[in-house]
Amino acid sequence: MARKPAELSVSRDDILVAAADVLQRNGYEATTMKDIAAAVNLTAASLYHHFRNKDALLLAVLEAGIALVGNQIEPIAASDLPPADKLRQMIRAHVLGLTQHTAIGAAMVFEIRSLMGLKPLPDTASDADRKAYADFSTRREAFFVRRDRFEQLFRQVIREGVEMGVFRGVDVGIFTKTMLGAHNWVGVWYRPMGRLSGEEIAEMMADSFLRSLKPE
Amino acid sequence: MARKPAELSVSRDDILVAAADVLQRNGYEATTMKDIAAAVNLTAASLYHHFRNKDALLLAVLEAGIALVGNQIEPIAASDLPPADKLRQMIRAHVLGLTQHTAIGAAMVFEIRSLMGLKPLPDTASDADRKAYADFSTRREAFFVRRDRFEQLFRQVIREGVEMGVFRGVDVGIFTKTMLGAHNWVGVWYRPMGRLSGEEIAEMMADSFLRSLKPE
DNA sequence: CACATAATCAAACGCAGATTAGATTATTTT
DNA sequence: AAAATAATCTAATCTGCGTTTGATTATGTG
Repeated sequence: MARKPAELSVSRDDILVAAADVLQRNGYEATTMKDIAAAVNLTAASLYHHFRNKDALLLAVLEAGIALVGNQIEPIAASDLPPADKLRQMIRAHVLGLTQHTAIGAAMVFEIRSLMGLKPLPDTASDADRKAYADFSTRREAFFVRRDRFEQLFRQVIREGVEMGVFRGVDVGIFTKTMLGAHNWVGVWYRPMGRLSGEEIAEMMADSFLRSLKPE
Repeated sequence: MARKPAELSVSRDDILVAAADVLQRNGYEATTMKDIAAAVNLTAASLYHHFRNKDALLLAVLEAGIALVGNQIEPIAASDLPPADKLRQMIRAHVLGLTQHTAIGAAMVFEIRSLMGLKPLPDTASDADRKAYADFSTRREAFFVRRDRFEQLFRQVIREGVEMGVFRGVDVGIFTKTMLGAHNWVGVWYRPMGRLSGEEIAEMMADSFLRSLKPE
């Protein structure tokens, strides 16, 4: 019928949080706009006031995700700590972040593929549509770039440590992928009420990988 | 129009392989029966001669996946090798298997969630439908059981090694999840034509985790 | 050979989901 | 307080997909 009073109206951010949550359970394609809307007590139609379409909503969720982990890791990577300490802190921050925001973590793992298959826009597209499409493509690219940069940060510390001789001579690429795979998986199995806290888990994982890097 | 000559007709297995491939690229929900059919030069309707419905097809892909890795790992786990050797071989077999069958590996990682949300069958279901549904549920359960057993195998070796003092005192649950996360992720990034072979990657990963387990 | 069975296709059904249109009311700005 | 803008709803549109039906032809078997 009408608009709700201000304190009850939902923000873009409310929607993002709720959407991540629904996505975690059902996955992008199986999630309907109605599902997301219901999670914030709106109708599907109302979501289009906040996001251009379903893809834009997904992109926004993923942007929030990469910002979350990126903002944690980047300062550490930029510091002048010795490689071992730096890597330890990066691992802890990454894993801890994923345990604190499992929904977003899961989205980053499972839904990126949904962003990849970019459907071509139809010939009947209006100028406004074309502009929106170009915009979307740009932001999408930027997302992938930032994601690659994120991986580079880990790669970089490891390379440094190897070159300085404080880490053993691992294959940097493989070791990085191994670590990041283990991290990402945390978002899949971690449960907030489980036996161990996020801190404990992060600590153990950091410990495992640093031991693995110790020179003979 | 008609049936094709025998040598050109597709088998259930052909469909499974093709389906895993399409699934890897698009994910279950985004994959249409038409997509899968096209991959084996059939029409969507023809697939229903081989599989009751889309869910059954997914389940069949996942069953093939768990059989693939299970059949490799189980004999090793059942052998009486000392823990360190046993674990090394298990890791190598698992990782190597995933590099050799990336499509199935990816399905095991990404599509299991699609199996979880089991929609209730409508009240209008025929007896045949009900039987099929019960059948499906049973097989689905069996799949999950076998998958859990698979994880237990890794957990078991690690526990043994810790108890015997040949591994350091890690938290068995966390270490297992860490390892399996790293393994699963291989199916995401591995490319057959890449810099390193599956064997080399498997070897390096096994080495990393075994080093990490070395007692002080 | 005749009959059953296996494998395929074209066409159509039904439905669910993304998106749009248009109306209505709250809030903010001028 | 009038005008602009923001947030929401209901109702409709449109498209695509899973699935069913029924016909058609190949293959195997008695």
